[in-house]
Amino acid sequence: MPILSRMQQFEAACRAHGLPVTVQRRRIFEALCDRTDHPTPDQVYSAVKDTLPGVSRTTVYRVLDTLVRLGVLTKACSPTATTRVDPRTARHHHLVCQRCDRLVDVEDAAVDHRVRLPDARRQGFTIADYSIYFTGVCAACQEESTTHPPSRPAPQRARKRKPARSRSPAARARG
Amino acid sequence: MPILSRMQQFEAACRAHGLPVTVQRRRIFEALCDRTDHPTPDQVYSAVKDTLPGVSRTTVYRVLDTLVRLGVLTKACSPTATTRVDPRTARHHHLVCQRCDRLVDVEDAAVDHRVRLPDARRQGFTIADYSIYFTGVCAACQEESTTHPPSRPAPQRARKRKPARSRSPAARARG
DNA sequence: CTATTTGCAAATAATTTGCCCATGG
DNA sequence: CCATGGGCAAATTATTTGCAAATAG
Repeated sequence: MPILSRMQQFEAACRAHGLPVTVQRRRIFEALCDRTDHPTPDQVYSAVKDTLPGVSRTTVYRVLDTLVRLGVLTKACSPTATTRVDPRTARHHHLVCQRCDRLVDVEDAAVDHRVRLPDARRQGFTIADYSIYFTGVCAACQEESTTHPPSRPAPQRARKRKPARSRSPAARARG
Repeated sequence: MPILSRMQQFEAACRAHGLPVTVQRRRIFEALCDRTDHPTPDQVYSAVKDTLPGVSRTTVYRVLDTLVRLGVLTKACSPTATTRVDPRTARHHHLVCQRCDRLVDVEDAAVDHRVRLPDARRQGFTIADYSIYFTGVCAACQEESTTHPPSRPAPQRARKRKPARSRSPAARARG
C-alpha cells in the first residue's frame, strides 16, 4: 500500500474531479476496498444497506459508475452476464470457477505473468493493459461434485416469491 | 480446421448426447461459426431471424445454452452485463475496447502466450485453462475521440420508443 | 409414436431514467 | 446558496419459465 491510503486516494480523486465526497460514496468505497471477491452491485447494496439506512440500489449503481470514472475502481470481465466490480486498479489476474462463476484474485505472487503484447495494429486496436483469467473449479464445487450434481449459484438478488401464473390453462380456451 | 468441419463436429456432438439436430440448432450454430466478434444472444437472434422465420429469442437463448453444454460453443467473459458467445473452443485470447466494450479475438498468431499457471492450492482452486484479455481502445473509438466525446454503444436490443412517463407531475399532487 | 423442442406470453432479474428534495462545499 | 447527488417509482433491457403445439428420430 503506498503512502496514501486507499481512502485518501479516493478523496483526492473526488477533489481532483470536483465531485463532493458524500456519505454514500465513502461507505460504498469502504465496503469494497478489502474485498477480493468482486461483488455484483446487488451484493454491494447488501453490504452497505445496514450501515447506510435508506440507500437505494439506484444509488449503488450510480456510485459504482462514478467510482469507475474516478479511476479508483474497475469492472472485471465476468463469466456471468452481471456486473462485477474490482477495487484493485493495478494489473492483476483472476480465478474463475466454471461451475459457480466465483471470481477471485490470483494470490500467488511468485509467478510474474508478464505477457508479450500481440500486434493488433491490423485490427486498429491500441492495447493499454491486460488481465489473465484462469478458469477451473473452486474448492466448494469440487467437494459438491462428489455428492450432488453441479449446481448453479442462486440469483444475485433474492427471488421474491412464486406468484401463481396469471394465464390459467382454462382461461386460454385453446388460444 | 481439422478433418471434421465445424458443422460435422456439431452434428456429432448432438448425436453423442442423443439430442435431435433441429433446424434452429443448425442455423444458429452456422450463424455463429465464422464470427469473431462474440455476439450477444440478441445479436444472434437478429442474425438468424430472417432465414428462420418465427424464431423467438427464447429459442436462441435455449439453443445457445444447449450448444455450450454440448461443448461446441463457449461463453466469453464479458466486460458488459450481457452474455457474449464464442464459437472458438480452443485456447485463444481477446481484445476488449474499454470505451465501447467491443470484444474480438486476438489475431496475431506470432505471439505464443504460454503462461505459467499460478499456485491456487491455498485457494482450493484447480486450474484447467486460461484466457488473456487485452484491454485498450478499438479503431472506431480512437477516431471518434478526435471529434465527439467517447460514446457508449447502443443497447443490445433496440429500444422501442419513448412512451411518455405515466406518473405525470400533476398526478402525483406532491406525493 | 414418443421424447424433446419450440413458440408464445408472462414472470423474473438486472439496470437505468425522470423528477424533485437533500446536502456538500 | 447553488450545483450536484440521492431516493423513489417506473421504465427499459436481459433472461427464464410454464404450457401446449410441432417435430426429429
